[in-house]
Amino acid sequence: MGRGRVQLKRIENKINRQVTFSKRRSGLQKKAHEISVLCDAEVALIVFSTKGKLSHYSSDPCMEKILERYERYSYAEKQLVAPDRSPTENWTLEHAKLKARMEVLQRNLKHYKGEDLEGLSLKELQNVEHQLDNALKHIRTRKNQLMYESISEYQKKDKKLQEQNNLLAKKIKEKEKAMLEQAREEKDDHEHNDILVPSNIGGSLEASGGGGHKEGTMAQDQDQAVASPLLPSWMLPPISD
Amino acid sequence: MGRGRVQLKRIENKINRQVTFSKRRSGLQKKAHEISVLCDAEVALIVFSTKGKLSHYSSDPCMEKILERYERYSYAEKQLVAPDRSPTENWTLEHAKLKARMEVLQRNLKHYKGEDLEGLSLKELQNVEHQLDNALKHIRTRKNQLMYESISEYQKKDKKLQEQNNLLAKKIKEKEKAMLEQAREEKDDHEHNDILVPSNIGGSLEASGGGGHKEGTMAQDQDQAVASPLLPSWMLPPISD
DNA sequence: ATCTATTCATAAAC
DNA sequence: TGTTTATGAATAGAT
Repeated sequence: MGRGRVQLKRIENKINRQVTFSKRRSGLQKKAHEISVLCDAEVALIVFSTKGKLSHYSSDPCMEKILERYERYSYAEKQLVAPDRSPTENWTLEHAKLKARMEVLQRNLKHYKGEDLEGLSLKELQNVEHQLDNALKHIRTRKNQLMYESISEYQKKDKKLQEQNNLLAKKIKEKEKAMLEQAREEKDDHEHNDILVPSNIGGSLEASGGGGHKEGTMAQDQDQAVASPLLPSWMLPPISD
Repeated sequence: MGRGRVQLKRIENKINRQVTFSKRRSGLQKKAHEISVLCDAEVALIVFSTKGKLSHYSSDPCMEKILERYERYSYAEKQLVAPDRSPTENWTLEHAKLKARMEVLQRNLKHYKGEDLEGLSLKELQNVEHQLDNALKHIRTRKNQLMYESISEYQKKDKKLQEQNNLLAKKIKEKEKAMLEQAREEKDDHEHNDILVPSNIGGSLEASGGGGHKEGTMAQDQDQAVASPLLPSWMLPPISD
């Protein structure tokens, strides 16, 4: 399907192989699902990619159920002649299954131990490696503790700045209060002074000049102050060059 | 495919269902085989017909091998799920599986710690080593990314708080100035009453307004200019993988 | 099982 | 990974 006939042969181009795998895998799962619904069948599909990534489909909510059913069948097929019809037969069967299972698991265990690896394919080795990766994640957590500490420093800094803000806000309120009081006093003082002088005429000159300069300076100072503790020391670039 | 669209619904006609099952089953197996060859994947397909007849396909000569691999994976994914599933019958089996897998996990853990590597061949050790390195690199990168994001957020927050501080400080200054002016005005007014209107009243207003505005704009520009390169380029996380 | 008319899946290209 | 398109495949229904 698609443009041109397809050779039944491993796709050498890695990208193409990956893309094809992805598409076909979903197609396969779709068809597996379809047959399970249309024909009322029980289907289990397990696919490992080249890289060892697992994907699976199961017509049943529990894949294990189907696998166990399969185990029973395949075991029954192999033991076609098992005419021992005793009360213990069930138990014996179960026991045999158990034993076989244990053997398989033990073999796997050996593989994980690094023994008997001669029979393992590259893919299986990769599988083991993959599990190791998982375990590694936890250890890395410790390594990153330093970074967390840094973050916590930032949190502290935030708190401080927050408090500073609060303080400044408080000061403003006080100033306002003071101003109001002063104004009222002055007013009281000159109650009979019939004119109200707009409060900003005289002051505007000084305010614009001096204020402007001061603001500029402050902004600069603060910027500098901020720049230095931006990063914890361990994050600073090497001096070099 | 075929004449007419197919509803994804159980085929009620028994004959048709059987025929379709047969056709689709072979199609499914064909596709399973194709993906295993084309994409170098490992595939296991198990199908039970309505009547319970088993058919299976496996890309590997040994289906059990794939199933075991699957068990390992699904176990690793589920990480110690509740063990008691079926009654006494399967209990022993489950117990054994659980035990074996526990051992597997412990073994993996040891490998991850660098212990129990004696049984591995040089090739296998190199393999494991390579995977460890790779995993570490990738994960560190990812985690670093998160941390960088967090840090950069804190920096932004810092910036905002700083700006707020600046603003508040500015306001305080203005209040002070205004208070001074008001005080002086009132005093002047009082002293010489209607005399001496400074010649620049009209202009000073405009000047103060314009100047004030300009300063505000500048401060903003500066803040923005600073804010954008929150992180120096060398700190940016790698574009990942 | 075989034969078509159709619908589907999908390789290639973006 | 998602979308589009051109084409080969799969297959439903009939024989």
